[in-house]
Amino acid sequence: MFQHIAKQSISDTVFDQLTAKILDGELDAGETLPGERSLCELLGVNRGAVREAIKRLQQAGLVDVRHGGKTTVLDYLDHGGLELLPQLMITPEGKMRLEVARSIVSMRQSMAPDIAKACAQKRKAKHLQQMQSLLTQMQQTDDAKELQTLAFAYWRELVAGSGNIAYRLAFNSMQKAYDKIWSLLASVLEPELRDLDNLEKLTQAIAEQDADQAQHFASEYLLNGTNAMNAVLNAYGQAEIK
Amino acid sequence: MFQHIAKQSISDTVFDQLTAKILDGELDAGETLPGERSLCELLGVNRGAVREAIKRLQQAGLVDVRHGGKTTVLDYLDHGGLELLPQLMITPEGKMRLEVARSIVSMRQSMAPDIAKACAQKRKAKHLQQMQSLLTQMQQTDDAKELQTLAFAYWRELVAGSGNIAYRLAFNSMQKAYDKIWSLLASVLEPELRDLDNLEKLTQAIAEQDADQAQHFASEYLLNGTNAMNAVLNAYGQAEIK
DNA sequence: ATTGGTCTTCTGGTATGACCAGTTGACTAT
DNA sequence: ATAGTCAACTGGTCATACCAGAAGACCAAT
Repeated sequence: MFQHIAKQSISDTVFDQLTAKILDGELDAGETLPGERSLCELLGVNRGAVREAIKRLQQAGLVDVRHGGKTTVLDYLDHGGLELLPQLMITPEGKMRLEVARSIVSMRQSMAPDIAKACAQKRKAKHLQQMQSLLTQMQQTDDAKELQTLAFAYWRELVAGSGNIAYRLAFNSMQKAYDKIWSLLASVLEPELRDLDNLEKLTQAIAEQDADQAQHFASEYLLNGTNAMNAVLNAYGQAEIK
Repeated sequence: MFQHIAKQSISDTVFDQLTAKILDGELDAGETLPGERSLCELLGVNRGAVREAIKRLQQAGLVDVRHGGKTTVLDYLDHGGLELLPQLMITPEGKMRLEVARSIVSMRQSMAPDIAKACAQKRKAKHLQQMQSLLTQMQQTDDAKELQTLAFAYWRELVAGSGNIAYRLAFNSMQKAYDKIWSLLASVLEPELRDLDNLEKLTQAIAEQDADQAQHFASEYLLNGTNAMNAVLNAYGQAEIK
């Protein structure tokens, strides 16, 4: 499969650079940003690019900008939204932040069973069929990366089947974070990806509209990955991404 | 208490308008946006303002913009992050979207007990003290709105105490959504806000590092609001915000 | 009939330079 | 000590060029 090449515009670069400095603590909460005109000069770009970047920082809850005053850095832990996860996942030096990965794995383990429960209660035929089809495809492949692609598609359907829009949006945010460590995940999560037994039971439970069983098997299935990931995280310091 | 007046710049207005059109379905996924130059003319603003707005739409996962090609609308259910919640909460006409409110309430009920559990396991003195202090303040007031303010602060500390950064960011996103219906919430959640009994037990459980009890009482406490909210949501159609 | 160039004309991306509009703080008159 | 004033910041808006990728029409060559 081919996918569109993502090009980076100048304002994107400025945004990434500033975001990294803030999330990395190089720019601490309370500090003020250089003026837009100064930044232009420092970065060698025009003011429009800087403004586009700062507007995005503002939207991300990273800075507080006020007309006439200076732009100050906010504490992202108090003001940032879940969409920061992807950028938090990797340090500017390309290492993975352990506590971020741990947080996500833990959140996943906590939310997904409840989502599966909701999905089973609704039991929308449309999503159920997709899930069954994806499960079948998973049973017919042996490649870890392909399994992972299918697994993500499976969970996307399951989340959609829960009918809960907040879950869907949170899932999107989390997937963007996962994407940052895609290949690392494919190997670490392998025991989970190959536990098609529990995935089948989960699918079955949803088909039978058995909410409690769905919740149970979802939890069982995910525990594979949760444990594997925690083992890896405990074993390594800041892991290099491959 | 006074808080800074939020002024709306032109690009903010453009962003809000386009976002509303997309979330409301007026601009459907797959459709293309008018060119930047056309939009300038249509809206009677400068191109820079339009560009800042579109950059933000892009960041929010609402559009796909590519150099040389047209900007197309994406399906926010597949690409939007949790930070869309605040804008989804209210329709352009100022009504509350029931399914969004329901989704958030359900997500809260599912996540918070696990967060409380994690918080109890860590039992960070710093956050625990804050929580105890806030609880005391809550016990000394009778005003619903002030109770709500304190309750939010309490949960903010609890989430911080869980040591899970993903939870914190998700909490921030959800609070921004809550803020949109702040006054409505203060009345609907009143039974929860006044159930200081369970909140005290929760605090106690955390102090005693009793994770399971913390999880239990958090769930009990939140059920007040969950049930109240569901009752209201079932009773009304699209509620007016007051 | 298909493939691959090429040219025109769309689209978004970048760059200037000017000016408007709040904020801040130093200075001044009271 | 207070309140007014003003100059010098800051971000916000604007108009106008021009650069660069994409898309489609067109036209060869195969």
